[in-house]
Amino acid sequence: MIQELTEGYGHIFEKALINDIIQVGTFKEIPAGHKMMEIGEFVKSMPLLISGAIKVLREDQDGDELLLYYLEKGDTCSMTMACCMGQHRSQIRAIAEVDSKLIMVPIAKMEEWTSKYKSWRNFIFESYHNRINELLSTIDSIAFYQMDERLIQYLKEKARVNKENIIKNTHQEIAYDLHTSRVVISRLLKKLEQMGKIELHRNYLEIIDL
Amino acid sequence: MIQELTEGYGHIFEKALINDIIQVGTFKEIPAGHKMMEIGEFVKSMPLLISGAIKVLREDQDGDELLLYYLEKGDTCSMTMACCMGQHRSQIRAIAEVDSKLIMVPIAKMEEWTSKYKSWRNFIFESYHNRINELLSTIDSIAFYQMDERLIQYLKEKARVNKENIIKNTHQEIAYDLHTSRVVISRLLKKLEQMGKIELHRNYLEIIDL
DNA sequence: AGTTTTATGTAACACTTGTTACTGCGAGCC
DNA sequence: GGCTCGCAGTAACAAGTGTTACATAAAACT
Repeated sequence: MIQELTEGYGHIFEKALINDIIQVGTFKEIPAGHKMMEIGEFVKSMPLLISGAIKVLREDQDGDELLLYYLEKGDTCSMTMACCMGQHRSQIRAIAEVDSKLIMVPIAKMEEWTSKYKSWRNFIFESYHNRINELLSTIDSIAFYQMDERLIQYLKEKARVNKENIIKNTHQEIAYDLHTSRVVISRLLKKLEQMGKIELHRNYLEIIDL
Repeated sequence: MIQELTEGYGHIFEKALINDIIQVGTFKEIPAGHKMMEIGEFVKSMPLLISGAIKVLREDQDGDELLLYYLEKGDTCSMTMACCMGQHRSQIRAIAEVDSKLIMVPIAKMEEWTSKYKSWRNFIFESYHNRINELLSTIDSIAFYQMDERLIQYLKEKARVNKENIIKNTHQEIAYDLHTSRVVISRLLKKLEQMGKIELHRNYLEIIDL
């Protein structure tokens, strides 16, 4: 754990803080697809992401989903912080997008470190800031762009996060993330294929030049 | 200033912190319609809202707007914090919705108080939390609801913030906030009027029963 | 009062997206 | 092989929203 922690966070956290984290943190490996947090749950600990990616989703009353953003190496879940501090419930769902490694830190330490370590404070503030900016991007995407553009953005982002140009999802799964219907996605993907930007296959697609 | 500060924040801030704020803060009265922050600007101080309401907007490349949320009594601008700490530029525009009173605190103190006062830390975290939840509500609204529902939500929220059932805006202004066209708003408002939920007039409308 | 400006009402139409229905294809299973 | 099941392709249509155009009415101005 020491090595992974130092590698990912050594340049931003003070030595003493790193030691504290090692004392109380627990290392975890999460398989792709594993649900890490559900809407309405209370949270007891906070994740520091070492590698992999976590998909963060919002859901409406009917159970329809919408992808908000991905958490990656060096990120933490701001929702967790906000929830724990104020005894609120999670407003989001989190699912491992790929196999991921992370360190779980008990919430109790949060408050302590916030007063003790400047680097921790900065990390938390940066984290909030990043999450807010990602939510703003999500809003831009929904409010200002149409589905064809949103789909392209989605595929690019997904390829970036997964570090490969093959998107292993059915049209239905993509439709869930973008909160639209399978037919709409099939239609738009077909157009992209005809433009030579992607290649379609069963259960996956390949990005050629988006 | 002391009285206003104590009234609005006395129950959450420690005595010593209140005193610190009085030392370095400056009291300001902002007239309705005044632009308080522009996209791309750097920010030097942070507002503590005493009374009134601030409208927070997002803008796309074409200059099209979208209302994100309102800041009210007891709120602060999380963007400000995030921006100042990390030397980022504002991602949003802020305009006084009504005449408002606030205390401006120099950013330099932020960092200091965060380590010094637990109540300040909690305030900042609560503030981030609230803002994130408001962004999530905005996303819900855009992603999961159609324009007729969004319009109703908008009118209700506006009435609440303005503390009156008369909305003093043209259809065009409402259309800007919801990022749609004037014709669409006129159409939907007319329907609401026919349902007896509102009464339409030139330059304003009255909410009867939404 | 007459003119101009601005806000609103409304119709007609286009475009995007969502829905339904049906097709065929491919993979896995018996 | 024959069967089932899930995935993708496609057409036809419905609904919602955006656009253009024009008419009318209220307010503002001269």
